[in-house]
Amino acid sequence: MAEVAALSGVTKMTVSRVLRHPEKVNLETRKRVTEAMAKLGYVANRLAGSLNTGTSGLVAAIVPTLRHSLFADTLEGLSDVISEAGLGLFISSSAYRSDVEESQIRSILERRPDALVLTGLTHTKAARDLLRGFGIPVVETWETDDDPVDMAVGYSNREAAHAMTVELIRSGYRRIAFVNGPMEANERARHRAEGYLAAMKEAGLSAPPIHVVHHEAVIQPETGAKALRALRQQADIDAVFFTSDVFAVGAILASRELGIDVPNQLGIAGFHDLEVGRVVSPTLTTVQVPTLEMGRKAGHMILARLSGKRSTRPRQDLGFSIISRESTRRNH
Amino acid sequence: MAEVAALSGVTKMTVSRVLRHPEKVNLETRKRVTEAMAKLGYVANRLAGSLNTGTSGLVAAIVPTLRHSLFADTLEGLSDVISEAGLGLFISSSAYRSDVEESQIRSILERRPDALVLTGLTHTKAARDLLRGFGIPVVETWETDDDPVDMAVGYSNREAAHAMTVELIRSGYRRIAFVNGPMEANERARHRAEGYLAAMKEAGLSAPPIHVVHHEAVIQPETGAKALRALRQQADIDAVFFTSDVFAVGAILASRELGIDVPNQLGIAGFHDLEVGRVVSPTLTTVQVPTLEMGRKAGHMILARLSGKRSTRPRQDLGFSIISRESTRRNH
DNA sequence: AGTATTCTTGTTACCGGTATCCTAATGGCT
DNA sequence: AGCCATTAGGATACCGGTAACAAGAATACT
Repeated sequence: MAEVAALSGVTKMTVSRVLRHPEKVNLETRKRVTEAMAKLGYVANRLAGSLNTGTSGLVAAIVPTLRHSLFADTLEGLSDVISEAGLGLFISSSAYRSDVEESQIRSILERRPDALVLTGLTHTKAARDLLRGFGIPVVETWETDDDPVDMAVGYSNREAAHAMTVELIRSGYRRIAFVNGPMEANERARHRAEGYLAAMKEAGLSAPPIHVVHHEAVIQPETGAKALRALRQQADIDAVFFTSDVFAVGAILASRELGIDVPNQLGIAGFHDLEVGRVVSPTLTTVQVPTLEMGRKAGHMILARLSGKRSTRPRQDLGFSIISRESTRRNH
Repeated sequence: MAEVAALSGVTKMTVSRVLRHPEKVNLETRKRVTEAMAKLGYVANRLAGSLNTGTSGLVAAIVPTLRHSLFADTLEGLSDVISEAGLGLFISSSAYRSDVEESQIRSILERRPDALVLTGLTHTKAARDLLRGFGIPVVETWETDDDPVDMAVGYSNREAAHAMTVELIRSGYRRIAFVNGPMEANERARHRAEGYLAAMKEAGLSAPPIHVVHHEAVIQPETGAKALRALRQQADIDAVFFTSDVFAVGAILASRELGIDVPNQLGIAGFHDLEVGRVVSPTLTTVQVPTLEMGRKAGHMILARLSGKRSTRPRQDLGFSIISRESTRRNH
């Protein structure tokens, strides 16, 4: 910057103004400075600026993984909104582990982001304290069933699982099994289990033991196929509600091989409304969740807060919808 | 930091040492300082440190979109590798537009990343000059058919399309249509077209006009279905090679509705080996590309370069594989 | 004409760390 | 005892910008 200043015969301050408040600089001077910048190939250093202004123009986000289109979609929504406002996006993936998340939060805060977006409401106590003490806007996504540290945007996993269970019962299924992710590390999974169990209880049905897919299991169809085979050995069931479309699709493929008639003999439902569920035959009944929209909304909440509005409602429920397709449409 | 120093009775410099070179500080002093940091809830400011050291600990990446699992996978691979080395990941998505990419590069460089990862080899001239002038390691991913600015990791789109076309010919198809993304903004698409045309020519076959899917078209199955209907009206074809599995799957579903027998009456092939292709019936013949591995490799190349090794081979071809499945397996 | 206002640019200090050099103390060795 | 190497921590300057205030010139207004 000093070089640019020297070359255009002004001080650094004027160069800085050209970049930050161009309207405050005489047109002619501005042109001279701009030319000097071009000639020298000058690229401003935001780190230095940030140090002074205390605002880094950075939004940080932590997702469990990028390999799942769900979270990548949410990030795309977030990115769309914040990049329009000139903010950048910093990303970490926590591999679904709260302890990893905590250390990532710590290292992220050292970069002084203007806001932070997290996935889920489950964090270590240390992480929550750290965030609260830091005072930047924090948006937690994908869940609204618990209290957020600051703000939350998402849908109720409990209600979604409840609604899908009710839908299965309405379709005539009674012995409905439930296949879930590990519940200890993940409030989303726990809330879904609660919703499922509540719906079964309300209908006076007894729930078979919940089948838990191990944490280490890869999210791929074969895992769902295995779960289906295991379930059929241990209980007499007429429907399975998977909390991931990927698993549900695997179960549909396995049923075909096993000669099980879906949906008449066995109903199958998934969660998330991924493309695979629309493509498999029979097409998959599922719960559609607002993946992209959660990211966009999180972005808007952050921008509102950064522009000084204190009024943002701290919890935004974007809802979900039950998509009923062939895999639960009995015709007998 | 000054507060921490005061509370523990040392200077800022010693506090800085505790964080950066703890072995140079007396164990007892170190303990006192650490306690003071904990008591005050001190979080170091990396922006300030970076200003001095000239290294931000940041790797920036630009992808066309996050909504496509392909690029998200590559980012996950990159993130895995670099976060292990203590580097952070900064992301932008360019919506497949070089001009957008150029302005993103400009704004990214202001944050002084230690390295930059791009998708593809197509960039504006200004962008290339800027990058070359800046001197940080740059890795371009997903293509190796052209010259990189600095380093590249990927596979040859030309060869991949060539190999798939040969495979279709080997399977007995002759009137093979090709459905591609827009070629003017995307070298990947152009190279695939070249590979396809070359293979057709080598086999002495005439290629029907290439069907181009519009830039604005959403990457969803219905777009592929439309392409198939259009193609059948304008030419007599016995196979279609789509450069995206998503489109290919749409064509398979459309064929079912239209009563076309895949693979006997019409062969269908895709590109990328997405999950949808494994789940649809008939299962989809496709080209598998090293999505995750490209990201990991890019990370390793960056780390090698940052640790001073000048020797890294600038172009790494990770190859691809042809996955032959039911959609092209004729049985007559 | 004299004063107020606006426009334009400069001066100064500081953001929060860290590299570098330097001093003082401690201990080992001849 | 004398000297050198090592360890521990301080002093200083600077990284590359920007806020805040100041000051001179041009313009407006009474």
